[in-house]
Amino acid sequence: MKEILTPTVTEHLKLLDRAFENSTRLGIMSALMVADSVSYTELKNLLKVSDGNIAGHIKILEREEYISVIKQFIDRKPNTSYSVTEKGRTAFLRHLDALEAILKQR
Amino acid sequence: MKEILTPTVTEHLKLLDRAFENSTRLGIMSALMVADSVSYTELKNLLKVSDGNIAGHIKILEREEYISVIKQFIDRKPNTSYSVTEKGRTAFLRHLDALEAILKQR
DNA sequence: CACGTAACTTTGTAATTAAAAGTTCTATTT
DNA sequence: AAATAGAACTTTTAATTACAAAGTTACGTG
Repeated sequence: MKEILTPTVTEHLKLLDRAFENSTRLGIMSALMVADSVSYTELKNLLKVSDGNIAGHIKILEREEYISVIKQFIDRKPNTSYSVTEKGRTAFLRHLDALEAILKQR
Repeated sequence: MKEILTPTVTEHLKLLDRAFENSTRLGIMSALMVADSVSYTELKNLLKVSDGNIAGHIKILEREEYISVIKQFIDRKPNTSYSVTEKGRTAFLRHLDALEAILKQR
């Protein structure tokens, strides 16, 4: 059965996913939502963060199974690229829905 | 002069305000944006967090001058209420604008 | 004056965030 | 062959943040 009551802001707040509350991770997800895959280096340059930093955020998203990795050699150089998983896409959309509901009251 | 170029997602990410990246603080601001003032106890119950926790988040928003305090007695009992300041309202709207721009690409 | 309630503060601890430096692997250059 | 370089990490170190639990202060009530 469908929902009848509009959940309150409070309820939407509980639907927020902490994995997406960090702006770097938000950036990673945003990039992966609009591109089939994005490389490690592209992400790092795009978001202007250190190696240690982006690697940490990537690891968190990987641990949640929100993104997947593809390791290959391109032009004889190592290339690590990331894609959003179905689980990640769903979770991210849910997060954005909650955010949207919260900010709609503006 | 008006902006011509739509800022990219990356640029919007930089416009996010860390003060609003925590969901409890997001909840406090959301509540204060739609009500003239909300009491300490209301906020605590609404967001279901401990005294120490909400007091800490309130302090952060106060330090940023995003919210202001009104202390009074109501029915002979102490009552502390909070309101959003102009600075807070502006900052919050800017944050939401940035968020909206980021999630528009969905 | 003991007790309750609002509103904090303090304490202690764990988690998060991030920069910097070090590591590994492979490829290229000398 | 040795040195150099780039990609992609990991480790180290440090600072900040988050949060629960317990303690504190001020005022009011019975």
